[in-house]
Amino acid sequence: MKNITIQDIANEASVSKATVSRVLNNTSPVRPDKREAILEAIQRLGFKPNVVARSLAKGRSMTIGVLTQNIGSPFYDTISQGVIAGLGETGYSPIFADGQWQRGAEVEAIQALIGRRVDGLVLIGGDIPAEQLEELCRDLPTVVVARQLPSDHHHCIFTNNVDGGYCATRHLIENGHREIAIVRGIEHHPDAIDRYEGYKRALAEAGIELDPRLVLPGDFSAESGVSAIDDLSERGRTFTAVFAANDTTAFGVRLALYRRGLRVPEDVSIVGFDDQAEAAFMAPPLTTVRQPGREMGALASGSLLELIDGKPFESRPLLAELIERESVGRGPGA
Amino acid sequence: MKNITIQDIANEASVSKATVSRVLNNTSPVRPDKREAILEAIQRLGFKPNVVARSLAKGRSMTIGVLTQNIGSPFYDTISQGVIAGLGETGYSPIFADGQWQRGAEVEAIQALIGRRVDGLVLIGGDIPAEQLEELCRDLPTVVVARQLPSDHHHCIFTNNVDGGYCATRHLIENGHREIAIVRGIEHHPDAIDRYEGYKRALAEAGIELDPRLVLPGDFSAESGVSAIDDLSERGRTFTAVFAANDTTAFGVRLALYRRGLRVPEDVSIVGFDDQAEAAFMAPPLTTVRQPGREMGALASGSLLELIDGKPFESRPLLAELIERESVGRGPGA
DNA sequence: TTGTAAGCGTTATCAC
DNA sequence: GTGATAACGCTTACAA
Repeated sequence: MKNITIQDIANEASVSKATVSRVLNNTSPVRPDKREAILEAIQRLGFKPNVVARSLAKGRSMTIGVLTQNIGSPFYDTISQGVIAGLGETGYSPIFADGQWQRGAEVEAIQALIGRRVDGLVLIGGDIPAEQLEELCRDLPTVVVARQLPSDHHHCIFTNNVDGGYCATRHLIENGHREIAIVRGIEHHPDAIDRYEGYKRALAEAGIELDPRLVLPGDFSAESGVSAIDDLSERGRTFTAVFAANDTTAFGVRLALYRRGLRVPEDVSIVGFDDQAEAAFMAPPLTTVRQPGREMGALASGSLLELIDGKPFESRPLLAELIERESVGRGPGA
Repeated sequence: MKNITIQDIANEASVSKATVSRVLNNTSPVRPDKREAILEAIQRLGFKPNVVARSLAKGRSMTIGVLTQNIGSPFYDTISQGVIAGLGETGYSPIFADGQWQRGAEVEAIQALIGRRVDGLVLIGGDIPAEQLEELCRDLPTVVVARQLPSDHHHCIFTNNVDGGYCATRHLIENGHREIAIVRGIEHHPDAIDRYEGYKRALAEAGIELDPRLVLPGDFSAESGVSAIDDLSERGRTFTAVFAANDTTAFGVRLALYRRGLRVPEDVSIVGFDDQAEAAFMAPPLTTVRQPGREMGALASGSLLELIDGKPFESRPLLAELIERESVGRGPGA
């Protein structure tokens, strides 16, 4: 059973290919009876236009390239979902390529996407320098999510991480905590750097001196949350609160505390970052800084389509907002 | 800057398009000096073959359609990741469409994928009846993941859920529990049905009578885990263990228990299903039945490529194995 | 309103 | 070995 083409329909309805194409795209009026005949033939033969051929002819593939960092981070997964959802019924389909948080792979992934003649690009996170990106994606509509690029010639959708880190830390301070540990994210990761910056800022503002013993390295994993608490405890540095680089790390922190018989929030308070789905069901529910991943993804694909249509990119800043739940209690200074 | 084509290269190297195509696909020998000239021109002009045109000409799009159920389930996300990873450097790219666990949307999604002339289909979960699937995907290589279809004409990759449910429950029984509650998944969902089946089987085998008051409805959400425990407690039915439909539900169960001051595992034991990333960091770490989502996804895309190459589908059954952690303790009968 | 025919960028089939 | 040239399935001037 070979695929039926526009020609078959044309034959069946005794018209030309061109006319069939016209009703398919209603690009110009067609006499009602012919239109009927064509529609009927399409129905009867179950004709589906070949998107590939159409792409070639129009020079638009109706396809969006999505660069992911395929590492099983719930936050990035949520963004991907938002991107897919945002494309919804638009006729565009997302095609994925994985950057694996490695520059080489990332460049290859982007090139593969471009080779497929995608009409636009959504870059989720990523690591390659702005100039290289610039060159790679020249004159291809591109939106970057969860990453802030210096030049505002790029179209970025992100939340303010320093602000988020600041809010998280200030919340702890306002609750009477002064010995606040932080478990950082991957050292060179911009988000990690920004959240740390916010932490320092809140501390400074409150006149609390930064104690290097309270800043622990991490990598956004739960394991790093565990190690951080273990290190802290073994070194005997006291602390009454922990700001974790993200929720995943917070879970690790919570587990380590549990292991040591420390109660949350009576003995130690925790605040996380992201508000991933599981955060609300930690025991106790995790107070965290919410990043609206799904919205970010949907906004990215939506903006991209507008960009493709020649509309300007509207940069609507997204809020990283503190969600107060139950993992923060009153500290000694309260 | 218009895209450069194979014709430009041909001109540049003073050969015909055909010859350029030959070196591109090394489909037949080409005189070394010409080959050099062509390669050089490609390099110099930065030529990238147009995948769309190639697809049209060859009748293969080098594209795999992936049907997802875009609902933010960590398990399904993991499968998607596995699919992407499994495609890796094969030259195939995955293109996604969302079924939203709704038949209508699912059919449309599959049709959209087919319209794009994908070379094969990976269906993650899904709800439409086998016969309809049959008809929809006729003579298009298809692999179904995380779903077991009756006809073995379909190629399915799944774990044995009744077995998993059985192991989970038996583990609880072996630890001396007899009052074992179950929080079920979505009522008509095959996985939910199977896990429940396993539960009943283990109970029967141990000569424990099924108490309807201990089987609670659920929908795979954490909320349903909370409600289940709340219901159970309010109705005053005693229980010493809970088998949750999946880990997400288990988290809800754990939270509800925490709220009521019940300790895990001293007062109540829990076992989940899936082994999603967060399970190992619940406090205490969750004993659960592991489904290897990433492997399943990778296996799916791998098998699909073999199918496309005309090789037969090898059905390797995947194990749902019990991962013992710390959420199960000795029950009264131990 | 409709048909003819020329692309779109490759691959594939022929001859030479 | 290599170059014309006809597909591939559709869109889109350009005529009619």
